[in-house]
Amino acid sequence: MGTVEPSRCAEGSAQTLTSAVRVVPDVSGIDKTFDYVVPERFGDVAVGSIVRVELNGRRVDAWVLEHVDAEANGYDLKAVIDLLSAGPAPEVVGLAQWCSRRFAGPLRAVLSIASPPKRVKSLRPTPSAVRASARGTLANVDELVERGGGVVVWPAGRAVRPVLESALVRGRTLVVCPGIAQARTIAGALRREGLSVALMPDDWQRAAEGVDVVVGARSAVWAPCPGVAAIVVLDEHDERLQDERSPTWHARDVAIERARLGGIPCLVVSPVPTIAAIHWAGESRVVVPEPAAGDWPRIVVADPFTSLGASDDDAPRRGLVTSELVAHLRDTSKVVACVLNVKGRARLVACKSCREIARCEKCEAAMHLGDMLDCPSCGHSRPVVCARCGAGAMSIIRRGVSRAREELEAAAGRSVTEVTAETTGVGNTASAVYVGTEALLHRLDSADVVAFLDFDNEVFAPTYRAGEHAWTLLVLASRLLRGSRQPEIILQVNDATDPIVSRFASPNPTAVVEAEMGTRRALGLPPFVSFARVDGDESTRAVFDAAPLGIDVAAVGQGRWLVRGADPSLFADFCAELRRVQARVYVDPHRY
DNA sequence: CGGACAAGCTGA
DNA sequence: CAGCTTGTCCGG
Repeated sequence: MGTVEPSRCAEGSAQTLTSAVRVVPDVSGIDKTFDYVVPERFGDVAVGSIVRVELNGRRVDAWVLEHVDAEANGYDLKAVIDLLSAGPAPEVVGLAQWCSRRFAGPLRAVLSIASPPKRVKSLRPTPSAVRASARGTLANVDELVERGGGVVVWPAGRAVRPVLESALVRGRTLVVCPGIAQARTIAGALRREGLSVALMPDDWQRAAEGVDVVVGARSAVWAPCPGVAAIVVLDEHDERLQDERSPTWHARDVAIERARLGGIPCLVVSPVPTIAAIHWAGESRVVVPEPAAGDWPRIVVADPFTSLGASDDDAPRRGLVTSELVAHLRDTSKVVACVLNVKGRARLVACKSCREIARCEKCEAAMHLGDMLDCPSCGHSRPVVCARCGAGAMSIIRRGVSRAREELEAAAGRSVTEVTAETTGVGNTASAVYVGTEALLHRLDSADVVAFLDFDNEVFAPTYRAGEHAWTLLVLASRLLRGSRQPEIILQVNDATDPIVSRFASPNPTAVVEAEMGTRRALGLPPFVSFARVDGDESTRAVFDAAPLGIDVAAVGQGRWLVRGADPSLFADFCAELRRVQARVYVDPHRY
């Protein structure tokens, strides 16, 4: 036998003598861990707890990541000053570490989202109530849950409650919604059924102590939920499930990973699931219910070459108001919502006589037309005069919402209200005509007709998720139309016979997915490769110059790059390297 | 992040 | 060479 080391001979005393923790400070800019000894008076400090420590002469909050052996690492450690609050459970801390790597952002930011909004001194665990029924009302969704979860293609017009039931019968359920309003509605409904519900983020402590259902917007995916038995993500197509700041985590991906780590089922629900979700689930784990009347409103694809649109110049071009739309505009009993994703009045104008595009003489950007010609990028303005021939008349090549309002008013013979993201207080009481950007779909309470004035612009927008986004607009529109007796969606397009566009006329998400999957695979786009936008400087450029094989880089403008990689692990390592030189990394960004 | 400290620039 | 700015490093 060798010599017995004194510090390790008795388990109990060894622990009390050397108790230390590794923490990550709540200080932006520091993405490192530090070790501190834990004074005996604090007892066992749980992983995830929030403590007070001294760092470089400052007192800062920090999260406990793990317990370490203070003597083994030979440092002269400072002591933890105070134990402030309970924090994310150990498994959520692990999930946060996964997220920080997967989405290439600071761990601190993720732990902050996963922490209680107010300090929580102590927790009184509540046992989970056993529910009598072991089955939900939907056999195929029950079966999906049995197999670890998957995607439920649930029509926009149907109540989602029966889908939730298949998760609820399992036990404690975590429900993630895109918006807090939706979460509040679900929380209220479930409470009326007698279930105990924690609405995040306010009910953090109740969630940690144990309730039947924890529900909230995207950050709820980080909620405490001891013994969680199932996770449900609702309206998975909605972009609000993703954080725009780094790390650009997506609640669907975090939910899937949390369920995987916990060995529990995850249900991803949407009328129009994303390619990413279906790719995760695989063909065999996608449930599509029998179609029923009322799942979708009537959808009409209208071709503006047959339009009655009034044109104020002699150049042949597409009208803005199709005959299909004009009939509704003139029917004063109807609320008509017109969507055009271009703000301002005229976003692209050309000289009427020489056809020269109006550009800023300082920065070359295409100018907008108002009372003057205004440059959107440098703010320069000049009178409405062609820089080449001096003519004073411009024709509008791309109309914005303000211009559309004028044309719609002329066609409708009644007043048209303009709504943008900045507009406040939309009444929506009387029958009326509205025009606005996508924000209009969020502002109005109800409508009889939703018309997309330039649907091509949505479908063929230059981002790889444009197709998916167009589907989400249809979902928003159909929910706006729910109260109408004759709901109708009009899609104004350049070419109604285009097969890509005509798919939108009869929503069948799985058919669309097949085509889109093929495209993404062929072009090397997510989810088949990892993808990120990177903002950085010269030192970032140096990292790119030394990029390993399997990492594909494209420079897009000053200090901005796009990076792709087929191997997720290699990709994550490379992103971590970029972050070491202060680059901002946006993984799977919604916009880029 | 924010403090410490080193290296560069300026003015008499 | 004091007095100031700018940059880089580091924290347990």
